[in-house]
Amino acid sequence: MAQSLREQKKQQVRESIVEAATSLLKSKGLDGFSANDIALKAGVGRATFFRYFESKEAALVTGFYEDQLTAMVKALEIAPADLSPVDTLIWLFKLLEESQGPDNIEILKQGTLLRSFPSLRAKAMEFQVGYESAVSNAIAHRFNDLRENDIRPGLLATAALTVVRSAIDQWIDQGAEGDVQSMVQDALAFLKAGFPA
Amino acid sequence: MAQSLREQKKQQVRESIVEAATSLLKSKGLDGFSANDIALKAGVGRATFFRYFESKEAALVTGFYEDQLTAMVKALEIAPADLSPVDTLIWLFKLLEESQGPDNIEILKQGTLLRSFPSLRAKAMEFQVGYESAVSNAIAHRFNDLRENDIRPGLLATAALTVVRSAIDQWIDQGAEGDVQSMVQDALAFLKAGFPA
DNA sequence: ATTTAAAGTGAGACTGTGTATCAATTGATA
DNA sequence: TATCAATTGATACACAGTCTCACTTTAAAT
Repeated sequence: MAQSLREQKKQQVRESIVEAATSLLKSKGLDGFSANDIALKAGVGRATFFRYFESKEAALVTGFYEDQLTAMVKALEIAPADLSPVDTLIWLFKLLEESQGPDNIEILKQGTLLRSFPSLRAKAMEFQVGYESAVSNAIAHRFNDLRENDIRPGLLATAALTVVRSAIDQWIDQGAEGDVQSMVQDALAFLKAGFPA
Repeated sequence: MAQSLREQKKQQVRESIVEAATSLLKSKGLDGFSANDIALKAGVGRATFFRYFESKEAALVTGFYEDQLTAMVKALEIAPADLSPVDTLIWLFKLLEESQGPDNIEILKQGTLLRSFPSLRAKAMEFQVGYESAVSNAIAHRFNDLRENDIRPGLLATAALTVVRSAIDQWIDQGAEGDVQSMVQDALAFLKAGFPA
């Protein structure tokens, strides 16, 4: 068997918690329910909820980003070998955007939510760290003359992810009109060009 | 009078709270004291503490960054007019680094602290938003053909601040050896060059 | 100077958070 | 089946953050 029965059950509990949390978010709004309510709806004890997630926010943000992180990692594994570091990231985001089609609704919902609630945004930032190291590792070997403690991969990873996030933020600020995907691509091209005047 | 008596007192209370908080941080460590303890040490009621800061973390991070933000804003006001957007930021960080001398101890202490405690890091991120808009506004007019909802100033501001932070982070990760200031300058030069391979 | 309105404070109550303990249950192993 | 380790729910506890209310202090106006 791929997983022990014990692991399966843990996975089930975890998923039911995330499911209950996102469901309550939609029906009640972020301030309309407590960690207690999530546990109740998921059919577990309150203590058990906190064994899986350290907070209500953690459960929600996990529901948002867990899949996206694994998708990103998988995509990076199949990136063409001859691309430069920057071009690898441009390629990456083009792929990720295409894979989710032209319905920007999900991005909008998530972005708006993160924008409205600082506590969620703070939690999301912790995921950002995971993204950064994943991206950094995936592009490091693409640099010439890579040294022991080379900071370049980390710098580029942070900058690119931040620029993408900023582009989406500004898109939302401007009323979510127009094409996000091209805005993101323009932003990355702007980065590649060294932010010229 | 510059400030009403009422404003003076509020300022005093605020400062005494920040002072008590940072003092307790040094003597007890972040987990060694509560918001209650801060209020007690500052000589105010618990409720009053929460009227000034929403959390223990907020009081601490404010103590760290409030001055730095005003310093940055002031520096940006006297930036040479003929510099390009990117060069303005390079100029800015050179100035800020010089102004605090070669003792990188403060940077190290702050960075290490933020690194150790996610709750502090999350709070610090909220300040980042303030930095970003300040920088963005200060460099916007330096772009050619600036349009209505131009996202370029925001993109560059975010990217530059993030890159600087990442450089300092990696400097700490590597044991805080070597020259931070030149690492930061190299990082910004790397950004200006478009993150080449 | 006295009065009046506004602003700020401290105390206490209340809900929710996150941690620790412990007995009971369930899965893994022999 | 018997045993051991892992997981769970219940309970207790300290702290966080919000709210109300009575009280004090400041600002302003006669």
